[in-house]
Amino acid sequence: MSESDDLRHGRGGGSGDGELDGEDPVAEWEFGLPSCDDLAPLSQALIPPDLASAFSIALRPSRTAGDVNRASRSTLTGLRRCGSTASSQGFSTNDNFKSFVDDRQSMEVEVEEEEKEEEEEEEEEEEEDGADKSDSRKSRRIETAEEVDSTPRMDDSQEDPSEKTSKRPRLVWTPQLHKRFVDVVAHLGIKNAVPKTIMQLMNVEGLTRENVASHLQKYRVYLRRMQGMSSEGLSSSDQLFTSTPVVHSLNYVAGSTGHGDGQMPMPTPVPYGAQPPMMPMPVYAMGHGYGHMRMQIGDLSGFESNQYVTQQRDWSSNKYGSVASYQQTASNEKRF
DNA sequence: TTACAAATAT
DNA sequence: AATATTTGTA
Repeated sequence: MSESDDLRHGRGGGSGDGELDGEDPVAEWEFGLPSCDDLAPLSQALIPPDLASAFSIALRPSRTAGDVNRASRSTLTGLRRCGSTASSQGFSTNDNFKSFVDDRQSMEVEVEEEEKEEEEEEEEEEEEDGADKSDSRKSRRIETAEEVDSTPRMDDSQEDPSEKTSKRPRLVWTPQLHKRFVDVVAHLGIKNAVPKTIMQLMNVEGLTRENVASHLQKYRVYLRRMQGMSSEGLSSSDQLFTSTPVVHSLNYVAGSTGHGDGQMPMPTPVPYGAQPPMMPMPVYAMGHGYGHMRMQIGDLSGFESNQYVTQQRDWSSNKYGSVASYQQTASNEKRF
């Protein structure tokens, strides 16, 4: 079956030769539209500074025309290939998810290079001093096999005899990606947190439903563990008297060198069902033990109202080995 | 037939 | 361990 025949467009336009019959429809379209001078400058803030401050709204610095152009360009290139995905598929899901949807930014997916050779040994820590080649890694991003074919790089990787046989590289769930995942899952009730929906809301190019399903499975296992953990050793009656409402908001404090024998795979819990007051989700780091390569994803700073987000990690300049401790959430329990 | 979740497989 | 793929259901 065809998993995705979509996402396949010829070229992004450009050479639109001869189809028109000497007409000039463009002029017609433009008739009546406001001229550039009639429009408010894009750099102008929509909310007066004083009003903004009164409501504690963080005002982003106004953009310059250059910024706008750049953003516009990147948007277009992003849309060029996946002309659909979440953006054009109206969500029937009733939610006030606008902050997610409209604050999205093109995020690309990181991928593992290859698995040609299995390496058995794991490197503990490798520090590379001297010149940093932070982002010169050999990872590639998956571009829906389309970008790929437009740039035939069938070097040594693997032949794609029919270009259709190309298998996607393994997806790497970077902290950024995971954060997005958790944010989405948290904002959907558990009822709605199903692969497809999650995938759509994450709006990450190239991310498949299978990718999400797999991650979700793991994530659920993780949540289940956490739940069990809090009640372990206590009889049900004991739990009734537990002073701390054994909620499953979690604090994650990673031991640095010690490699906590226990496992703390996904330190990014977040109980479901954020309610109105909607506290910020403590969405954070991954406790991976990668001795591998990794890098950043396109930007992605605030998925939701940045306002609450007090901590933000600068992963690009972070050492992978050490994990920091993170805050917790104060939100309510899950709601069914 | 699709999408999900769980079970396997790599 | 982390992802992918298969399998069984709804």
